[in-house]
Amino acid sequence: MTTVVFTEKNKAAAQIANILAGGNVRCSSIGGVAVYDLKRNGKDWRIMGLAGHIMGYDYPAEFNNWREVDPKVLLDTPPVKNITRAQFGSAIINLAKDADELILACDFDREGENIGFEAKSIAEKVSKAPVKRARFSSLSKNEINRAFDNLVEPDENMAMAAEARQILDLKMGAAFTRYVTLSVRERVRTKGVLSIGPCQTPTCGFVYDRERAIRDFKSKDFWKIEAIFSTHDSDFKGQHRGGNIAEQEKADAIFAKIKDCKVATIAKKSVKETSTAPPYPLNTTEFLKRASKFLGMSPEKSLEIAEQLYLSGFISYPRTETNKYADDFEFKPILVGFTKGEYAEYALSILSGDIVSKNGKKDGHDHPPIHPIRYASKTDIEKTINLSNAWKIYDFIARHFLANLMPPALFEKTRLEVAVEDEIFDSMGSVQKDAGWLRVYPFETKNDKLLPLVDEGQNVAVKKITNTKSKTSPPKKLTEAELLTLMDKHGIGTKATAPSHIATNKKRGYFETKGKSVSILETGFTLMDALNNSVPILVKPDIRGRIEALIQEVEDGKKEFEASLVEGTTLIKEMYSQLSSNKNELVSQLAGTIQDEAVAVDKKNYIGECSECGRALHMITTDKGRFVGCTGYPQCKNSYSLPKAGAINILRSRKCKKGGAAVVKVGNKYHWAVGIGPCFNCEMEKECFPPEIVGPCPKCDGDMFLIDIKSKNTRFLGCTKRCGHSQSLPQNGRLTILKQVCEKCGWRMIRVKEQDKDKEAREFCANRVCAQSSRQG
DNA sequence: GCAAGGTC
Repeated sequence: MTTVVFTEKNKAAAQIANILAGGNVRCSSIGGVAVYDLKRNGKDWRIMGLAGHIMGYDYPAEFNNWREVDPKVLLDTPPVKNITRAQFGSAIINLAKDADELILACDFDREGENIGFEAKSIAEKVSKAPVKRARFSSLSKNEINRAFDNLVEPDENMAMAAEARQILDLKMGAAFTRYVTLSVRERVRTKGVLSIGPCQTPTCGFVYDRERAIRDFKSKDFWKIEAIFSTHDSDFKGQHRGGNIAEQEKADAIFAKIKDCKVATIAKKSVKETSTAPPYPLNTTEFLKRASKFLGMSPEKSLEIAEQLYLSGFISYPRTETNKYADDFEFKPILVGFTKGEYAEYALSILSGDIVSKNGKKDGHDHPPIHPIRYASKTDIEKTINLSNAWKIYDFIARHFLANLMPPALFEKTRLEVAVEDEIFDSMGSVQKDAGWLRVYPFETKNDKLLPLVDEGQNVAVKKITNTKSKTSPPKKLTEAELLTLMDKHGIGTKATAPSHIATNKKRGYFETKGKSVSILETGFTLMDALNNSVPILVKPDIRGRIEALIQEVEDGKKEFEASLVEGTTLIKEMYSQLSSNKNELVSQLAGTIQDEAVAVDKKNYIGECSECGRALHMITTDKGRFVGCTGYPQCKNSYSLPKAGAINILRSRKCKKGGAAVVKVGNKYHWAVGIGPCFNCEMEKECFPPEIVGPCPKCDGDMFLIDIKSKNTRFLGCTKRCGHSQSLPQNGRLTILKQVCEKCGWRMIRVKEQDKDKEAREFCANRVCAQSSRQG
């Protein structure tokens, strides 16, 4: 007879097995699932890792037809739970048969408890063995031994709380998504799904709120009085204490009083040393925020790379809430590894004193903060991980780890109060005295702002005083980092799922990210607007909060599981009836937008007619690249490749004389015929793109035309008959050949506009000989 | 084809 242990994931199973056995572990496989065998206290133990949830809720098959089942029916239909990872189910049965004790050892949180209960429910089909729970807050040796020496009862309330969340999330998501999607399809032909969910919708709501603030913004005028003071060694700026002055009369009055003053006095000077502490250790949310802010990477991508770095043993587990190191955390072995390569000087300086971490206050009792496990060079990372930016992420994590252990950065901040008569101006200066942790952290640099050396009571010259009118500016677009902060603050999603909610919204076409900022798309804006008018609670974080509060009561034993389902369902039904009573407005708003967007996208990507079936060809862009495909897919599989790099511009007025489907311009570089290839490889290039003739060749019966070799940064006029005659052209500025011809020689006129904004564009005859003679004459 | 939560 054996003790059987279930952990949340394979990695944890392996580690726990090692700790419990003291090293003597045998690994085998049951239907592809790893099992670790060992002896503990003279008994056989078998430890198996699950893969997170291995069961999931869904509606029975007869409710799967969207057209036949009224979405409203889903609200009164209980979803059923199935095994979604069959091989894990079989392995559990296989182990449980011979067990005389079962131990659940998943992560110590609500979902972990629930995952344990999934294994328990499967095991209990074949086993009557008692089920215990090992509760540990880290995978350290002491903690694991303590947990397994002090087994407790599984917490059914905790597991059922997660169960209620799953059911309510699915009910709401499925009913609302089907209802909105089907309602819109009554009016407009679209294959797209308009999804709604308790996390994705409030996430989009944050972006919508910001967009509303931007669209509703009314700019106001204000006036700002600034002065430039000057001492014998340098000038410095000051701003009037009144700041941004809303009333023009007030600003004018102050300005009139002092505008002719030539001397000011340093009324007060204060110098303060300030320090900026290093950042806290990284938990998942902070990691994702900083990766977006510093590296411009999407949370989804960052987490994917972190996962790979973790699996390859470069960094610790990337999904953690904790931003403080445990008291017995061993920094030294890691730091010693970092004493080579580009981090050496920082690691050595940390090792030369006491190692002190600047800890945060969050402790999820799960995993340590994200930190490098071992030193790696750029080549090490690139050899192991086939994802671009993997090095950037590793380097950032390594630098953050080191920065956290380094001393604060010290600054000297100087504040001057400068009196012009009795009006006070403020000047601030800041000088970095000791870079501290900033040395290893190039992502946050602070520039010095220097003030000249002056003393209190000293006079300085007033060089200039200005009174300028400005306008208040609208709020900026939300950045992805700010969005993550809002989600975290309002409990939308978890450390592991926040990126996926952002990705869902992008996939649905609700918003997009441009660089670091998030922009709402019309479909997203209209959907949020319509929901905001009918079921406002959906667009706000409140909906998640309401469900969370319900299930927390289940976890605390204050509410029965069934009662929470009834209450939750009632809440969802209320929202559903609000939504359906506003169906007409909702559909007209959405249908219009979707039609507009579909037409716009179609037009933008239209390439031409398909030679196989006559339908439209269009350009398709995916994560993997871009190509031209037929809108008749999958019936018609006609497709063509496109060049991988360079912006594509479809040239609608051009026709390929060799029969290519269309001609596109690739960047500013060359032309490409769809289905044929680059035009510069084609013998008919001259026919499709006839040279721009500017005039007859003075040496033969050919014509002079523009030759522009962008790669060599040179341009000149050459002869179509290649007689060897050429003429030079100005090399700088944008050159356009005009329609007009020169009155004197009949050659075409050209215009040259130089980059310098102050310079006017020049127009002259393309014929250098003619242009020169006219300038002399 | 719907959600969100784990993890590979």
